[in-house]
Amino acid sequence: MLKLSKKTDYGLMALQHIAANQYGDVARARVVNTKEIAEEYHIPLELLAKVLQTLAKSGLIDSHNGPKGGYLLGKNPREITIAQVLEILEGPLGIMDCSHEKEGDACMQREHCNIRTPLLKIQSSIYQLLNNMTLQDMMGGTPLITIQSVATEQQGVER
Amino acid sequence: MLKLSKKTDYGLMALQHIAANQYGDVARARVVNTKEIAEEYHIPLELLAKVLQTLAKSGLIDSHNGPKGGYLLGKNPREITIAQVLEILEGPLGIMDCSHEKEGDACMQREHCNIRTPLLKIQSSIYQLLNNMTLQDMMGGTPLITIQSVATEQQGVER
DNA sequence: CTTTTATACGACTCATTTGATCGGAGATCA
DNA sequence: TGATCTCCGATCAAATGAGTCGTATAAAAG
Repeated sequence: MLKLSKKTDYGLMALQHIAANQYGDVARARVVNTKEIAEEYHIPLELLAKVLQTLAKSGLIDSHNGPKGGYLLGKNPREITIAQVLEILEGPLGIMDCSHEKEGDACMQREHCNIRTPLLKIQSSIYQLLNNMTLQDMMGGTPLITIQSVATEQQGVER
Repeated sequence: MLKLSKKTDYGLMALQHIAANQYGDVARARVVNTKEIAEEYHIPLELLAKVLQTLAKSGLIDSHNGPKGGYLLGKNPREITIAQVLEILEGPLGIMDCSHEKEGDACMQREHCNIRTPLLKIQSSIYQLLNNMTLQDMMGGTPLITIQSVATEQQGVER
């Protein structure tokens, strides 16, 4: 079914959310934390945390520790592609096992394999597809989101 | 990693093999059985059998019972697409859980989901890609499709 | 400087999917 | 008719992914 994992789903949602708060309205740019995202999208907190940590380690986002901490984008949304996120969270893209095989460790079927070449072409096309859509594209016409519960209590403390 | 399952791998190999023996050299067209394919490509016999059964039930291939039995293509190789095989063996294509959701049973994230629309576009493109490559293409020297990017339309709209 | 609050990090458990296997039923050819 | 070969359905085991728990570390507030 070619389904992408929850990690990727959550990661993309989080990135979109962070980007929207950071670039959506420059006047109100702010740091968002894990808890806020988890509650907004009903994602298990600890799992989301793990995803964000992975993204932070890769440099896609920057983490800020302590109270008032959270995450900010490490790159311009225009430079972050879906393919990047996918590879960071799920490993290198490959529609078959032998996608990234070296010449030596081939699979059993390799010698008579009749589908490798055409499938590699498809894989290449899919990659190209994912690599052409950026976080910026995903933000598109998205209006700035209002966060009722969390925002109100933070707004009070903010200034 | 968007990897497709062994079932699909095996299924595609088998279909290619059947097609090659049936249409490759018309003078020597012949029925091939499960065992032959399994040995040729080093695939577990019983697993391959199950895959072929599924394909047969869907009408993609015709099964012939008894001694000298085996499988023949039920359609012209030109009419069999990778997308078909994939959907038969792995279920409907969908890169996210909410791909085929009805309006009612939405996921928790749905109400505030910010990535559904762009991902649906990508999914559509992938489907188109898989649906444009036929078994015929995989057999012969027929060159492949080129793919148009989903993001193009959105890339134009730079803020 | 101490306390409080938030993120960072690693190890672990549980569930789902996938891969693989077994025994039986039906059909064909000698 | 009978023996063989095939398809067929149900079942079992392994691998992957989803989600959880507990502790450590860092920064802000008092």
